[in-house]
Amino acid sequence: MPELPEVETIARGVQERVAGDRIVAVWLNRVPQTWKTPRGEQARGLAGRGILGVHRTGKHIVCELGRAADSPHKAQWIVHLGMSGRLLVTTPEGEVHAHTHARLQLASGRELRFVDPRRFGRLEFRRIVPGSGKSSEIEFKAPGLDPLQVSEAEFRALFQGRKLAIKAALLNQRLLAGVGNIYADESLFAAGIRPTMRAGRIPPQRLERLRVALQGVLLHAIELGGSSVSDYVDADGVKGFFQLEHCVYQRTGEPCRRCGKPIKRIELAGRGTHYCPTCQN
DNA sequence: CATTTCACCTGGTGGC
DNA sequence: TGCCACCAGGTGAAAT
Repeated sequence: MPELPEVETIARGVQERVAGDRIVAVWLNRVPQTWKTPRGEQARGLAGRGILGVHRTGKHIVCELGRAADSPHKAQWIVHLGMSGRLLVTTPEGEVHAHTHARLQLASGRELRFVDPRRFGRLEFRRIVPGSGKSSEIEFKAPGLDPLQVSEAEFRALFQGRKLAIKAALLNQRLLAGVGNIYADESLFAAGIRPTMRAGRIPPQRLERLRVALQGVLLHAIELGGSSVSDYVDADGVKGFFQLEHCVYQRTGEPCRRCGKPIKRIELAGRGTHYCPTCQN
């Protein structure tokens, strides 16, 4: 499940390999739900543009694109990986995986490919028109705050008065952009907070502990190239190693690394939720 | 409005 | 060994 650390790792890898390159040909698969911007518009918009840079916002990868021969405006290609999406930089001869939905042929001879078996990923194209009021022509930014940048006061304000479980709040992308199931569970363990606790009832001191824990977990995971559960790989097809550091996620029944008691699993907000009944209260 | 539930997908898993 | 029901979970729409 690509979350902030996995998306950050992929965005950095793609940035290193394709920044300064140019899109010379575009091939897009015919899977309608993939295209947040209509497929034809996307294909025409991408062709011929230079790639200025690649970065992450929330769980989205944004490719910044230069002007095209037939367009005076810069543009963006926005990739959301969903559950099983991959963004790969390959050679043209590289084996084309099943469920490859986009192939961008680059001037350097490489290809940028989007592969997504479960089809929860989405691709969007925007022309950036200065002064435009149209949301489709304004630079894309994930709606929530960046967990790595959020201040103590902002973090507290996010959860003020909220009745839902803290884990559900952490997963809400309109509050914090980039936290998914793995890092919600891991950061709540690191902060010693029960996932079911109502967000608005957590005292400021404990919320601050959660903010620091969340940032620590995310930064550590980025250092290790993300968590490879199921089939996650980075832009080169290389796995991450943070899954070896997981304390609770998918460790149901296994001994807590801190107290030795078995990790418990419940369902919360429609998702598998893992915690230590003694270390998290 | 705030919150909860559910559909969308396919590959991997586990039971028989 | 093979078959198949079931589950994982990010997101947005629908329901409450």
